[in-house]
This record gives sequence, C-alpha cells and structure tokens, in this order.
Amino acid sequence: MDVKIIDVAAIAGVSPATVSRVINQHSKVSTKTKDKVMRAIEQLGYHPNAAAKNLRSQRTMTIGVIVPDINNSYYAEIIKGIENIAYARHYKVIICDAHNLKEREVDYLNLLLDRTIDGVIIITPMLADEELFQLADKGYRIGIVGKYIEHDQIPCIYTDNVKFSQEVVQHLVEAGHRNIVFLNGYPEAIDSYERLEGYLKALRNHQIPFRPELIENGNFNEEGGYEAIKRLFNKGLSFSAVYAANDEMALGVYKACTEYGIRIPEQLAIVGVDNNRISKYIHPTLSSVNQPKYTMGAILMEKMIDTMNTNEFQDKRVFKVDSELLVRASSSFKITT
Amino acid sequence: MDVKIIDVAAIAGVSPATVSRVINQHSKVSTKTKDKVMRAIEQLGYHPNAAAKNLRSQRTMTIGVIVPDINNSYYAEIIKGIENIAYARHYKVIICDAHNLKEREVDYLNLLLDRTIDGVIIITPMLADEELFQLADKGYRIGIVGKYIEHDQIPCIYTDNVKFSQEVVQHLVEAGHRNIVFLNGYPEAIDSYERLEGYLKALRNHQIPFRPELIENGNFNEEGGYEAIKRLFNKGLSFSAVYAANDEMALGVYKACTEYGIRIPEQLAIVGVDNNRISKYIHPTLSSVNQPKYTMGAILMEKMIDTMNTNEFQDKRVFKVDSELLVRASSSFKITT
DNA sequence: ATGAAAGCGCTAACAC
DNA sequence: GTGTTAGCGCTTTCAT
Repeated sequence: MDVKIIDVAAIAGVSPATVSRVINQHSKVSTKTKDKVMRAIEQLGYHPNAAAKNLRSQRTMTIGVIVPDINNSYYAEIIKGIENIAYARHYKVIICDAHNLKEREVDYLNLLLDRTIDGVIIITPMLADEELFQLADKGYRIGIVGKYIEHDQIPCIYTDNVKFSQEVVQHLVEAGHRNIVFLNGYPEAIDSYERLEGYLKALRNHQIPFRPELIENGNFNEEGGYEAIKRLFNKGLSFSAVYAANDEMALGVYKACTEYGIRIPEQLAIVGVDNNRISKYIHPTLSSVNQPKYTMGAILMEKMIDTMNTNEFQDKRVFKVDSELLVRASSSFKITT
Repeated sequence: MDVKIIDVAAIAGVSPATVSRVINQHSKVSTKTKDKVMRAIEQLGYHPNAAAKNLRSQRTMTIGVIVPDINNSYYAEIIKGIENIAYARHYKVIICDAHNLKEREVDYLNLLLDRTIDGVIIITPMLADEELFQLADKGYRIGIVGKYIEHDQIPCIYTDNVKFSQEVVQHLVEAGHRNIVFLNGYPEAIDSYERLEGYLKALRNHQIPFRPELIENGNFNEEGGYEAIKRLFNKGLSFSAVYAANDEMALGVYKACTEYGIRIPEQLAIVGVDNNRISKYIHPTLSSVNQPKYTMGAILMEKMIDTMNTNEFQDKRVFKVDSELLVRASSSFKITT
C-alpha cells in the first residue's frame, strides 16, 4: 500500500497518533475527530501495514497449527474447528503439515522463535513432552490437541481413549466374542497405548484371559492393518473379532478378509476408531468410535486466544471430551459358543 | 526473543550490517568474520525477528490459500501440493477456509491489502474474474487453481473438463447407453458448465439426441445429488446411466438407488468426477475421473513463488493438466438394445 | 482529547 | 569486506 497513517492524518487534519487511536478503538477520541478520520481512511482506501503493526505491538495475530497430515479427514475436521474460531476472533492460521515427520514438526515450531506466530497448536505431537515444556517455560504459547499434557502453561484437549476402548471391547464381548484381536498403531503414539490399556482393562473386567499373540501393530494406516491381520491369519490363530485402533487399519482388515474369503461380520467382527467417512460407505458398514473432532479444535483455539490475551489461565486448562461408539454392520452379529 | 542483531554484532565484534549479511548469505563476507558471527549467533541463540524483517524488506514470505472447504479431500490434496512446495522454498502458508462463502473469500483477500501475505492462491474462486483482474492490476499477486483466467499477470492451472467429460460420455455410449442423465453442480461454477459442455459435445459426436429433461442440478453435494436423481425417478423418465459432475452427487445417487431398489450397474450405470477415496470403497465401486490434484497445487505454487521473485512471467502462465477416467464396477455393464 | 517523539529490529544505500 | 546511518509504518508513553 502506498497510503500510510501519516497520509490519513494529514487529510483528516490530525496527528498519526489520533488515527492510530481511531483504528484501534482507543475510546479517548471525540466523535467528531473519529468521523473525520474515518472519512479520510475511506477516501484514501487506507489499510494499516501488518508488518509495522506486528513489529511495534510484538504480536502477529497468527497461530500456527502443526498437523501430522492435512489430507486426513480426521485432522482436517479439527483444523476446521480451529480455523472457524480463528476467523471469528480475527486471527490468522498458518498451516504446518508435518508429514508425520518429527523433523518437520520441529522446523515449524521455530516459527515461534522468530515471532512469526503468537502461538502454536500441535495436533497429536511427536515431540516428547519435555521438549514442549521447555518452550512453554520460555514463555511461548503452546496448545495440544489429542493428548493430555502435564504442564500448567499448556492447554490441552483430548478424549478418553481408555474409556471408549473399554466400551468397544464390552460391545464385542456382549456379542459373544472372547478372542479379540487388538491392532494398534505405532507403539510410541499415545493413542496406541491408551487404547491398548482400555482393551486390557476390559478383558480383565470380563475375566477374559489376555492372549498377547492377539496384539499386532498396524502403524495406523491401511497397508499396515492389512499386513498385520494377514500375519495373524497366517499364524492360524483363532479369533472372532478385531478391534483396530483406527479406521484406516480396519480398512486393511476388510481388504484381507476379501482376499481370504472371510465374511464380515459373521466370521469376523470389526470395530475401528475415528468414524472416518468411509466407514459409513464401505460394505458392510464399519462400526467405529466417533470423536468430537471439530469441537476439540474449536475449544482449544478459543482457550489459546483467551490465554494469549489475558496471559493467565483464569480457569480450566485441561479438557477431556467424550467419544461415542457407533455400532454398525461390521460388529452386528451375535455369536454363541 | 530478547537477543537482537546488535547483540550478536557486539559479541562477534562486527556491525549489525555484517551480521545481517551473514544471515542473508550476502556472499561479500570473509570466511573469518562469517565464522565469528555464526558462533555468536549460536552462542546467544539468536533468531531474527520476522516482523522487523517483513517491515524492512516489504515481504512476508507467506502465501495465502483460499479454499472453499478444507475438509474436502479434493481440496486438501491440492493444499498438500501447495504446502509441500512452500516448505521447500521457505514460504509459509496461511490457510483460508471460505466455507463456500464469497464473503469470506473477499475477507481473506484483504490479507493482501495489509501486506500480511505476499500473494494468494485461490482454489476455484467464487469471485468474478473482473474482481480478480482489478487486484492483479494493482500489483497484487494472485494465482488460480481449477479455472482458466484471461489475465497476463495471473498464473492458473486447470484440467480440461470438456475433454474428460467427452470421455465419460463416450465410455457410457460404448457400453450401450443412449439416455444419459447429467447431474451438474451450481450452475455458476465453471466446473459445472464445462462438464456440461463436454457432455453435450459428446452427445453430438455420437448423434444422440439431447434431452434437456435429463439435466438436473445437484449442487455438488451428496444431498443435492440424492434429491436431483429422485426428481428424475419420480418424473418417470427413462434413462440407463448417470454422469454426475462430482463423486459427492454420485454418492447421493447410490443412496437413492438403494431406496428405490435399483441395481447398479445393471439397471443404472454411474460415473462421477474427483476420484474421491470413497469411490474405491463403496459397493459397487464408483467409476470416476481422477484429477492430478497434488500436482496442480504444486505446479501453481512453484509458479507463484517464481513470479513473485522475478516479477516476471518468464514463460508459461497457463497450465492445463490431463485427467483420467477410471472405469470401475458402477459402469461396467454393457447393455444391448 | 490530542500531539510530539521515541523507538520496535531489521536491511540497504552509501561510505570507506 | 565492513561500518554508519537512515528509515520501513506503526503504537505508545509523555506532555499539554
């Protein structure tokens, strides 16, 4: 832009300071001068220069969002929640696709250090908690979606993996299953071990003996789920149900079943997690756990903005939201022993 | 950050200008001083302040991307291409979800005016070409994905809707269909009328009479496709195939077929566009046109960055990429008359 | 209620 | 090859 605050000031016959006050609603301006200034702004088509503003005010009104994979509808929905609140509060969102790479996560975190962004929301971080703590301790604003964090400066929102996992297993047990495979993601991921924990707890509650050979790793993706279940099939193990730690892996199980001629749900029941849109369309429809993704993004963003503005956690820091098991065809067959 | 360029300069025993030169690889620095400076930077943990840099250099190294809906895998894939190039070229990407609202598109475009971003890529813009021209004429950098634009300062990339539409219809005709429904999106959308144009051309080529009553609008979404095809069913019109201008609407057709007990593809053949991931999973699998989404995003971003840096279109401005019809089960039944 | 003036931290033009 | 200096355009004391 060529026109700057001093030009507006000249036209309006006031000082740049006054123009600034008008723009930033600094109350202490008479209605008359405010009008003059507004007219001048209008007339010149003045737009405040963001960089100058940022430099002077030491904030950018921009939040970074580090997401493992933007083209995964699970994350996209969370981003949608974040973005929507951002828009309403006049914040901008810089999207950072980490491609599931820790290195990229770190790279993007550096935007904090050079003040490109005022804060960052990390969705299911790969970074160790310790590393996040260090940044927070230095005063950088961080928020976490999808994981509980033990640091009083880091707001976080997550869902109770253990709880819904127990519900999944209970549902399967009630349908008559006692030999239930658990397909987990990468073992380091919080979502993996918490879901595993729920699985184990539920087995215990129902006095079903734990068979470690029924646990397999599928890396949270379709191919991984496909390979994992094939390993189990090939070992000749007996089981009548699969609880996959996400829908992608469940999709892999479908594929393997087609190849092996195994009927779902009569011969094998399947339950996934995420309520991926595909789960409603695939045949048979896939039972899955639905998480309030949009809400998680929205709530955390709201909290981030609030704490950045007040510099205080006036109340809640940790948000735990409930997920819900949606029973569909893939697990709707009762077996009798 | 508390440490600034002058602090580094002091420690290294040089001037701030030299430090700046080192940071920005301004060659004309002796290896010795460069080393000293690097050490000082390291030692102090110095990070250049982005706002100051932006203000001084009049650029933000940030590109805005205005997308109709981020939680649509079609767009998400394009963004992925954009984002990946941005990362490689050290650009940041501000994501702007227009929620299919022209008003929000305009809002986000304003980021250009206050120099928050150096340029903006609009994916299938709602804004009239004229309005885009005006911005470009004022020197703002704009790029378009998914539409041809007639302005020598606006790079654009798009796919040949007319061409692949003809292929779709030809495929259907070869399978014996002569009464083919065309489900289009909102009529104003370029993708709608170009696909319609291809449909009409193909009919002409095959000397099939055009029946206007076989054209219905489905607004590019599942619900719209569902309603549209129901209107046709209810009118008692005869047709044996549906060409839906996108997969979402095709999904709606599936739903209606289930309700009406119509078998796909024996009683009704269906072809969509976008190669939505669901098309591979739904039963029967949906024939669809695959667009090189990722590539479109990547190529355009590359072009944007190049032109922003050289201030010139050294060569190509318009990119036309090919799409490909993927024939699946939903249209794999030959009928004989 | 308003104005004057001092920077925010950096880069680039000009010296040397 | 390196230093000096003058801003980039804005906000914010401190006066008045």
